[in-house]
Amino acid sequence: MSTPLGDKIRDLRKAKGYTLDKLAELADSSKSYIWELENKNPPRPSADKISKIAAVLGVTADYLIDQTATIKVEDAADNAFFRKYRDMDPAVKDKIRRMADLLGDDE
Amino acid sequence: MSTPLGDKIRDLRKAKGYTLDKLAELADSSKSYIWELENKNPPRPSADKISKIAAVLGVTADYLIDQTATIKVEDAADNAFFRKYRDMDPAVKDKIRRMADLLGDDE
DNA sequence: TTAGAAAGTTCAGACTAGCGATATAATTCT
DNA sequence: AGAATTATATCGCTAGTCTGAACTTTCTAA
Repeated sequence: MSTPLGDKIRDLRKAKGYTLDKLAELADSSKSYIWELENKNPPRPSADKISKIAAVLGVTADYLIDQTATIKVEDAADNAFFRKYRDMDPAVKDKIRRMADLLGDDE
Repeated sequence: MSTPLGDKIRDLRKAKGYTLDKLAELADSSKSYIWELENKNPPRPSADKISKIAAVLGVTADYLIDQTATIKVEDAADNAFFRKYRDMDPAVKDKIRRMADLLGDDE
């Protein structure tokens, strides 16, 4: 049985190299419930759980919930990177930005 | 500065001139439950309900859910960088990401 | 002022979230 | 192969979701 929500969670989890146990721990959940989200179709998962899982996986809750959103692991990775980048030290950000300018010239 | 879920829903509902019944109808819910969300702070409302309510009220589910998120005035430079980065060649993105990992100062 | 409408409030009850425990199968190591 | 790790699957349980209907308060027009 394949569901949009379950597939997104599984794909993002694998992309980050997390086990069920690891994701459960990070998202303050349980292995059995994460598994059920991925493989069964719990009709009413709580906004809180979905939100925490989304945060750990670096996407928005809206993206996980939205039935019509397609899986874009690469975009998800980009967003995760951006979240990390945004919280960095301004000096470091500057360095990265300069490097991006150099590398992105021929684009 | 973040408003609890109930207050956000009530404020947005009133701002749109909706009654409990009207919002319930639009969000495929019941007025009694909308009322409980506004006044009783149920600990685990479903992602589905929150998502539908958010859509009707013109906000994201993440905004309704996230208790701690302050409305950040987004750094224009950061967003500009992200837009540029997002459209780059995957190999270049990889390079930048690796550098960011090296320079990352959180943890 | 007051009848009726409209809005808000309350609650019983069917159904479910989500956890821990447990058992077994697949995978991935030595 | 044997051991360790991970994934699959089910069960019982407490606490919570969410609705329909009934009830109460507030608004409004005559």
